[in-house]
Amino acid sequence: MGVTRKTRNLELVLDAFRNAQEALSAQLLMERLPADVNRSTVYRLLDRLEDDGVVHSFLASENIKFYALCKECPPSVHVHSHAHFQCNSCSQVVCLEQEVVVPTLNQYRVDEAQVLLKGQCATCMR
Amino acid sequence: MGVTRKTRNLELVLDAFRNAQEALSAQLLMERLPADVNRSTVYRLLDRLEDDGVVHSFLASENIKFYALCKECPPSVHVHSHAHFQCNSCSQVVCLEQEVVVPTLNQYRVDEAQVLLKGQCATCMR
DNA sequence: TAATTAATGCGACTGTGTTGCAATAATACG
DNA sequence: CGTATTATTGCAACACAGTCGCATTAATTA
Ligand SMILES: [Mn+2]
Ligand SMILES: [Mn+2]
Ligand SMILES: [Zn+2]
Ligand SMILES: [Zn+2]
Repeated sequence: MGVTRKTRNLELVLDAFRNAQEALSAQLLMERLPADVNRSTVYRLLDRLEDDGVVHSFLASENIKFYALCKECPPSVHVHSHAHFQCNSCSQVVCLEQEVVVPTLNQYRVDEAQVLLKGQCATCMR
Repeated sequence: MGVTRKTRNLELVLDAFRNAQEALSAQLLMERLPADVNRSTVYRLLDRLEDDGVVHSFLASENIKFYALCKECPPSVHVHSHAHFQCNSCSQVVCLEQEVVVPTLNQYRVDEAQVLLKGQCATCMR
């Protein structure tokens, strides 16, 4: 079940995402919130927001889950077929425009393709 | 640093991978080893084998790291540009033949593409 | 304003993986 | 072979991300 009440914590989390250009891990998110926001609450808010399709999540390096606002998907269907990029130097993660073409396989029915591109971002390149 | 000595644990781990059709997480691997093989030892062996390019690793669902024998890459270069498939029902993970084409991006230099396809395997489909 | 119940804070817990250190055992070398 | 060297192991303690039960707080509803 998703979010039903407008609370301070909810607003803080949403603001953090709105002010962020990149995707945020729970850790990064907490660094951008007042220190007194409870850790469990943050995780629960992320879960609820994901349930509601307000944010989507995906895995990046070091087994870390990242979250970002959903911008393009219609609230009804909710498709996340875009790729993500993570910089090997600064670890920053961003959503890409690039839609991923889900390939067809012989032995399997493929429903989803998770693509993480890794390399170097513009800032770290020079 | 990689493996330099031929030990019982090393043989057990290698056998487990050789007998497995799928990729194995540390957890799955340990289930296939005698119960007395130490957990730390397993993780250390996986690290060493990966250093040596005997196995490669990648992340699947639930933030779980999977390992599989390297079959195709020449020991010198060592490229892992193939995709992986994970079944949403039985969670089994396999390496695919499918080479991944690393796309070009404007703002980033892409060095690597990690592709995890998710869906349903043949067994779970019927 | 009072009742309902979603959201929160807290502490304990789980699971995956890591690390320091002393003991063990594989290998090299005479 | 016997010994020295040191990679590997076992253990226990730790780190870290995330989860959960439960009592309390507070947003919403009526
Ligand atoms: Mn995204
Ligand atoms: Mn593979
Ligand atoms: Zn960077
Ligand atoms: Zn399956």
